[in-house]
Amino acid sequence: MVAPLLLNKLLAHGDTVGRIVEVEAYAGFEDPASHAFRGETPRTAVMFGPAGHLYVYFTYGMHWCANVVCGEDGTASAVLVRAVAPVEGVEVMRTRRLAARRDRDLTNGPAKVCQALGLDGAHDGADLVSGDRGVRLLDDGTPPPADPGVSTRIGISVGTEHEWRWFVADDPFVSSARGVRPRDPDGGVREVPRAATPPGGGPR
DNA sequence: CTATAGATGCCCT
DNA sequence: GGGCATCTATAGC
Repeated sequence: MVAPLLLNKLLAHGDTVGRIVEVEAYAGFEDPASHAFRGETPRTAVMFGPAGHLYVYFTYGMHWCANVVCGEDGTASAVLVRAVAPVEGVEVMRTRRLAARRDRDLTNGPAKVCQALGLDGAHDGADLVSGDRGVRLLDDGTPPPADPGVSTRIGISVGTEHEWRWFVADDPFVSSARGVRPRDPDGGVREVPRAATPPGGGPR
């Protein structure tokens, strides 16, 4: 699985940049939760193309979500970017996400990421390496976490047995993830989606 | 903090 | 027409 390797990479669009802190893998033909499970359609065409492009889809009548296509040509594997931590352009993100009352709400969900970074259907199929539409996937040298948090995926009704969600443990921008099963309750859960707030909070 | 309901439009059967 | 890879406001603890 290459999905957890995307953790701590940067997703950049224009003046806004976010560090990827939460992802989910979707495995095409083998995965009933994937949009590509039933084969190629106009909507899913990009996923069947080469890796390194962006698959952007529209859902729930109002939200855009973005994926990094990562399979070989024809395999339709994709990684959903579920959350990023703002790195640059926070002021711009605030103007795009007026509903966000706290900064953590700017980018702690897949549709929030697209709204904050200004991504929509116009970016479906964009090349993340050449940056042909202004969207790039960058590496600033920060390695992926050695021991990322793992859980089942969020918001799906099939394929729920796979623990194909990875996140940077303890990062405040990881989504709240209600109704998600952490890894192996009895076999040693390494991380839970949320770090418990220590008594007394942080510094003062 | 948790839980719930409603918004809203496209895709595919 | 059914079902969404979601988010927000609101209510209650």
